[in-house]
Amino acid sequence: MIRLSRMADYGVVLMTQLARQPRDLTTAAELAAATSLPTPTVSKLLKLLAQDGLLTSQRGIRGGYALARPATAISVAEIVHALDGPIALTECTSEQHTNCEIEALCPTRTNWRRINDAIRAALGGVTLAEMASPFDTRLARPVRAGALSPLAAE
Amino acid sequence: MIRLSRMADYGVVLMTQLARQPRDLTTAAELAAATSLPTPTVSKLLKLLAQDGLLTSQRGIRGGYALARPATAISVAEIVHALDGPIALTECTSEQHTNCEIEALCPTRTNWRRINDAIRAALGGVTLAEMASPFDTRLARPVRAGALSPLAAE
DNA sequence: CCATTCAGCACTGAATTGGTCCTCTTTCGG
DNA sequence: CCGAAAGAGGACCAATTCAGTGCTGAATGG
Repeated sequence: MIRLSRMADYGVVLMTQLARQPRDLTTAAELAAATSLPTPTVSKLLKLLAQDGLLTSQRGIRGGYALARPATAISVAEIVHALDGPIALTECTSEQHTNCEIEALCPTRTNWRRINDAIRAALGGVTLAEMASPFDTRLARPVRAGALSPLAAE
Repeated sequence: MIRLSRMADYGVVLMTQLARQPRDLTTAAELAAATSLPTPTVSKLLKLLAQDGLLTSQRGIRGGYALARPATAISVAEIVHALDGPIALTECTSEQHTNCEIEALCPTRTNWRRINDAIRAALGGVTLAEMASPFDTRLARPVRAGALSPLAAE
């Protein structure tokens, strides 16, 4: 189903929560409570997000997490990337493996790359601020995929 | 990594192969040989694709599979849909479950839907014929995601 | 100096997925 | 009319991956 991993999904929820209540610092426990997500998992996710520079962390008794940048400057793609690694639909699209066994019959790669890029663009074009807004503030700027035929992709 | 399931990947490879050598009928065994994919798996995939109306099948001693439609009239989205089910990035986006526990804090849904649609469009806009062409025939009509900011989505 | 909170592991349990196998039905050729 | 070749449709097994948990250690502030 082209599913996003649950981790990435949770990550967006957590980030969204932080964007909506921009206190100085929020602890992992508070976020877990606010989102009804298990605390250890939340902790793990926040750590990863902090490692990737999307959050800043403060240790110690008055510690917690905060967005490293304004919500308008963080894209959904970055969150997904931090938690799920590079966005690559197929093996082929992730660089470095040129050793695709059936590469000979796979001139398809170029085309996969293009699809891949479209998806990256779709994810990269949505900011955290937009995700956090109660209802979409972007009616005037819909996310669509260029001049593509509107094929039924249900 | 937002991975496509391997099944869907294989499916595109198989369909591409069929599109490239449009004989009347090709057996599962022949396709398996041509793609270096395990025969039982190929068989299974072809069955699924046939069920979804993307392939026609002919039983019996002179049987085999063939594209149900011209390659220009089959989109990658359809292949993915046949093998992986509906394209839905998150639980929320797949219709029917309105019972998302944390729905209250999830006005995010509208935005997910939009991202989702962009991805569907990206997949729906590429035809099998285009995937099968040795090198891309569509330089003049690149698949891009609208006027989105070209955020680094590596 | 102690409580709190993040950092960084390693580990485990389980769900999904990928893959195989077996049996039945259809079709054609001898 | 019979047998071989193909697909149809299951059931089933194996294994990778993923989600989740639990330690221990380090920082911070009162």
